[in-house]
Amino acid sequence: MSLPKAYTPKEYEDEIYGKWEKSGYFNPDNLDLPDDVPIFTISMPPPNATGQLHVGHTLGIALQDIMARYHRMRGDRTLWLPGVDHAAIATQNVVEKLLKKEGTSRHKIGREKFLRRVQEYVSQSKSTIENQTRKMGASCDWSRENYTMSPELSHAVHMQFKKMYDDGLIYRGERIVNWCPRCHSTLADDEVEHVEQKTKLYWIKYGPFILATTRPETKLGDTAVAVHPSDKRYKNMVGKKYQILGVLGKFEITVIADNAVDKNFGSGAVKVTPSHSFVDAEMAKKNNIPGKQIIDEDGLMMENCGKYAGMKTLEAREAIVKDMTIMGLIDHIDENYQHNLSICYRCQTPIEPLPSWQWFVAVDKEFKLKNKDLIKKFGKERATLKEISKWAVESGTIDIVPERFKKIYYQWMENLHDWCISRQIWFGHRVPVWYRGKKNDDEIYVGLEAPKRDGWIQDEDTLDTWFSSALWTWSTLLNKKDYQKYGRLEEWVEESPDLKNFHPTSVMETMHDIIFFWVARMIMMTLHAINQIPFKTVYLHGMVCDRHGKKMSKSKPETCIEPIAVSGKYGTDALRLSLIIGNTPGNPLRLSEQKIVSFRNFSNKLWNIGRFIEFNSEKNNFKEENEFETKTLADKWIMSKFNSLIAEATGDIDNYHFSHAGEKLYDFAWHALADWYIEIAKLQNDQNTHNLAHHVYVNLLKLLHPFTPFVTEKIYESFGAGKMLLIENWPIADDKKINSQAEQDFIIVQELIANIRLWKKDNRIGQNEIIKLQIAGADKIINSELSMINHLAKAEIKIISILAKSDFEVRNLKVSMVK
RNA sequence: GGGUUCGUAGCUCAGUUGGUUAGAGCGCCACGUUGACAUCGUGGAGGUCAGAGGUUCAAUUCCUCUCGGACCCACCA
Repeated sequence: MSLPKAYTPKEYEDEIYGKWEKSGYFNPDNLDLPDDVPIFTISMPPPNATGQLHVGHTLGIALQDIMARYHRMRGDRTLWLPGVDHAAIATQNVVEKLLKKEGTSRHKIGREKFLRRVQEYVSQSKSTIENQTRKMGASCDWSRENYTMSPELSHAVHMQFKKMYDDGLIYRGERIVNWCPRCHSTLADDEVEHVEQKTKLYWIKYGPFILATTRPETKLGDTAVAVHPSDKRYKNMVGKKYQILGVLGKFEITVIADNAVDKNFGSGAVKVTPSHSFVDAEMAKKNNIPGKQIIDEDGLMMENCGKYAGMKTLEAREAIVKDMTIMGLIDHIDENYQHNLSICYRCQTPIEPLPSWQWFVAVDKEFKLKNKDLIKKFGKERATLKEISKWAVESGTIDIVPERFKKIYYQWMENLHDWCISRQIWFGHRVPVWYRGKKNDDEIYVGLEAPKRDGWIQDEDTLDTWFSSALWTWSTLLNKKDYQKYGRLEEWVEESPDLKNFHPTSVMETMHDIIFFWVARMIMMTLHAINQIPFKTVYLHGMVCDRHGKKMSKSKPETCIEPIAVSGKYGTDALRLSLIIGNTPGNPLRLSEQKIVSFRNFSNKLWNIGRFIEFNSEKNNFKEENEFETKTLADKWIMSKFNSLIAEATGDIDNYHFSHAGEKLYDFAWHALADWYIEIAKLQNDQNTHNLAHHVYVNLLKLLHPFTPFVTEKIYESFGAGKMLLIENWPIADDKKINSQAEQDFIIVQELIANIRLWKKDNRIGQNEIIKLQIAGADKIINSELSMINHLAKAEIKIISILAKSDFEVRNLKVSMVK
């Protein structure tokens, strides 16, 4: 089979992927490996079930696929485990939008029907993202695919909830929570984003005080005024109660002293609304001040707000300011006050802090470790989630690449508060808790299934989507068969061979923006659940930006790279290379179509080197190692360069320097093999040279395969290899072939040729015009390479010992040229 | 307020423990199509390595500051 003139990826990629998948080699069980080979595991960060694959996914897939293919070729027992995330809020939002278009809503159709609708939607879009993942060349083991909402994983989620509850690490409590009135749910602290905003700062007359606030409407919920303990202005007032005139008449506040107050801001006195502010709630709690809730879960003013009841908070603010102005309660207003507004990371709606009953994970409460190795390394039998998670990284048990994210991780861990895990949305893992009687009753049952007796009602809430994702590395490896029979996690773990074989996973590769949402939570939860770290190394990639360095957005199609479209146009290999080369961990990458085009050109170059090799190799007689000798300087040079390349590329991949490895391979293929050795092969033009070229090229294909899997596999196939490149052996560098003398000598020849070409150009001599050349010195090298120089520089060479005119130097050579 | 990171050729970026003449890709300019490839080849132009100071025999590289971008955490009403 011979290769057509140009590489047309679109024609081959699906077919190649089909062959890989059909071979079963993505599954390490089918590779018949010796028992003692190293294990390499990557858990794929599950994309959202509703999502379309974007170029950020492609980068992740490319990086993970490089590692997976490399380790597979090294002969490691390699498992790359794929899956999909149910993405609770995100998915529910999408389906709610669909319902809205149809003129209905989740409340109209009810919980059961809504969830069925979500399920239908997910099963459809799930296969979309799976197929897009295939399109990107992911060599993951689809036979082990998981879904965070599968019955098995749900069972694991419930089990872990119960385990944490039994250990006292999960509790229910009334707290101020971040509430998104649009999502109608709580949010975790890190699901809240802050945006700078200009707003009005109202200076209001407040009994004996004048104080500044951005939210006058919360005055209806005030129960205190706080001042700094050392503030002399208010010293005598602390502890006293005052009657304050408000828009609904007089109300009482207590003056409290708290260090959280800044003496220098405003008047140094701050009104305290414990039910609608985190800071205020904390101050109130310390001083035993009650709260008064005035805003409900829809973001509306509550019944206790008199004529403002039912208004949205912003409406109420306007109305109240208007009334206060009439009453003479406004001192003055600063128009352009800059502050940070808290918004929902999903829908950008301003969040409303509210008091609410929720489930929390206690991060500062000790639990008992069971794993003896872990206890030994950690040094204690008891740990809090915070302590042990911090230790895992500090001790080097888990490594983070790039290093600087360790600091970010520590900082986050140190400031961590209890994690609110209950959500008021419908799609997700239902909290496995049942109540008898009213919800707030003392009688609570936490278990894997509903209690048998009557009268129990399940908690309405679902779990934060990251709760299930936090279990991902190990819940996906649990034994799926008869999972329901397991009542205890230890038992289930014990009977799960995959978990024993493949966990802890080797590398977690993901984008740095979810280090807290996901990476940190996996570390915490896995250390508690199974007393293991979830992974040994975390590799964090940065955001893929457009060519202006801005976040890509579908609303800007001119700079937004759509991976599926681009893959069809230039090939997946080109797209992957453009994401890998020039990229460093943790840093943003600017991607443009132009860059992808240049790597499409490289795919084609590689292809055409293949065509040349194919024409000239021993026809239909492919052997793993064609026989050849390393005879000429060029032979020695290319073998030396190539064996260095093997060593360097291998080292780079081992050290997560994927860009370096890719660049070196690109450079070797184009500027060593194609530009020089192939050209020389045309001159030497004997079977030995062609066999040597064949050898170098075939092994280069192996090195390139993790980076550009499709084109390399296709060429390899057409070369008539019986085996897929996918499972070929990774080349090993032969130090004996590394020959620095040959490399130095060859550089002299290269420079000589380049200088002759330049001289011809400077003297307006046609490139194909033959010139006469006299060279003095270094006879040994030159003599043996005469024919090469003659052809590549179009010259007739004489070696002499006297210098003529038009001189220049190449190292220690003296050269003169005449037309 | 605390912290991180970047500033190298027109553009995107390398530069591996400080050491000759600072590199690549793309773009640009000139020339070149005899069967691997025009998705190509050959050659070229282009940088006071953001600025200032310091350490050193030697600084793009280490330290300090300034200017200019990006980001994270915390959050002041």
